[in-house]
Amino acid sequence: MSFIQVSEEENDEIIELPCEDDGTLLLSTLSAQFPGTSGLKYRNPDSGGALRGVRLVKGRFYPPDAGWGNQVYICVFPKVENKRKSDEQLENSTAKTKRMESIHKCSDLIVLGLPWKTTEQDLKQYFEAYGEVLMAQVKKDPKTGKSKGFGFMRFGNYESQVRVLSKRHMIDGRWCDVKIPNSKQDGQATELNRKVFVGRCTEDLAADDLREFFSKFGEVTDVFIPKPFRAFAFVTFMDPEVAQSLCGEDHIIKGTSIHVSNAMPKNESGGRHGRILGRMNGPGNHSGMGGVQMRGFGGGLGQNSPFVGGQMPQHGNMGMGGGGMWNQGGGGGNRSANLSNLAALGNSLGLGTMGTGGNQPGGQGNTGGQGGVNTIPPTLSMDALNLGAAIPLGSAMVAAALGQAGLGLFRGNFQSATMGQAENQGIGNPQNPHIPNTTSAPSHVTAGGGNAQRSGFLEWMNQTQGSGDASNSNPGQWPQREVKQGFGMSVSP
DNA sequence: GTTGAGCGTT
Repeated sequence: MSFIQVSEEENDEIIELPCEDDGTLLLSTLSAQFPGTSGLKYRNPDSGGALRGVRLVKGRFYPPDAGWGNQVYICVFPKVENKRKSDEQLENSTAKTKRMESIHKCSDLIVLGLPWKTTEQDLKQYFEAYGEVLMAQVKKDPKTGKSKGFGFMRFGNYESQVRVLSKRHMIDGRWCDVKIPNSKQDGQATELNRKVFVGRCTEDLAADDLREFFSKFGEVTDVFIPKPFRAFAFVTFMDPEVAQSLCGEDHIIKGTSIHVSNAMPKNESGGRHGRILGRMNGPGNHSGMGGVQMRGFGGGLGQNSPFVGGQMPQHGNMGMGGGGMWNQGGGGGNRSANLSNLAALGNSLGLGTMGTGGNQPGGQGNTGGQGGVNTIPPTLSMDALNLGAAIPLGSAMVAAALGQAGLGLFRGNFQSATMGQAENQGIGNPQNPHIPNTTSAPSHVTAGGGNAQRSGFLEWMNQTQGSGDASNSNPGQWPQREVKQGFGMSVSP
């Protein structure tokens, strides 16, 4: 096994990090020793000692053409940090610092899953790699004095807290989760500020791609791509200002134009987007929704639509939050998933109601998020819902729909307006989520105009359905629970 | 002497 010499800053202490078998260095290996690192650079002797960056793709650093060599690689940290440091030094203006303080508030953190043997000293020592630790305690049985397997700790600075919250931790041989305790759930507002909604994602955009791309702007602490794929993602930054600065922007990642906008609170049936949409859909909208992130498609999916509920039940608080684009509770009824989907497709093509009862009253609508979950028979898994079969049928159905609708119908609707988050979230197609962005909804439902972003229908037609599930791999070989991090959120963060 | 999702004897 070969090692690479790395130091945090030039002429700093050197730590040797092991390469993988293929000669790459894992970002995770690097950040284990240098928390918060986003890249690597080195002095290139061939160009008079100019700094060169190291290629980073999907969490792996690739060696320069000449190999890693014996040179020392230097960590690169996101500019936010430097910016913040200089902020702290230069700036004492009250208003801004006050605001920053309110956003950057530390709280006690609970550490779950500690080994029985871990002491408070161990705990403190572990987290000191991330910053000053003001307090660390392991909860013990008062009688026996034995650890209960969890504890609390507190950082002196918020960056450390955010960094620690964003990952799982190997402490004394066990993967542990660090969370904000239930008793102090006040950090949600700040969470929101740090999180952005990334719309118009395509399925080939992996979490790593997003992380890598957005790391350019600042440290990314979390990337969440809802599964099943729904054409959007959430990216959380360490610095809320970075997050906010990106809102409203369009970017191109791997050839895909994505749109960044504000994330919005979850589990609120009256979110701002929702209200707007509610109006847009108009009274009499049979969607029956509270309006959150819904797009009435003018016709319902059945409750059996695979995306009603979907896999949600396994994640307690993952409620669809009304954001389930297929929670179009208005009618539908218990039909086969395929039929429902076909109807949805037809509707999304502007064909009008296709006879799945979309105009029937009924369905209570999923305003709270539990509706979708509860209305689905517990025995119906995704498989039972024939989702797997439904996906390959997608193109066939589109073709069929095309035959009925004619291309003419498409043209107008292809003009996918620049959509706000709500719309992006509301539109979706179970067969293939690319449809929503291209076919969109009937134009009268579409919100304020915008540029046509792309017409990826042919692109979509040619696509194969890969179900690569690169994320969520449990890095540990310990038989512990699966990684659940990141599931605390649902459609909206 | 065991355990493994949770939420803090101040």
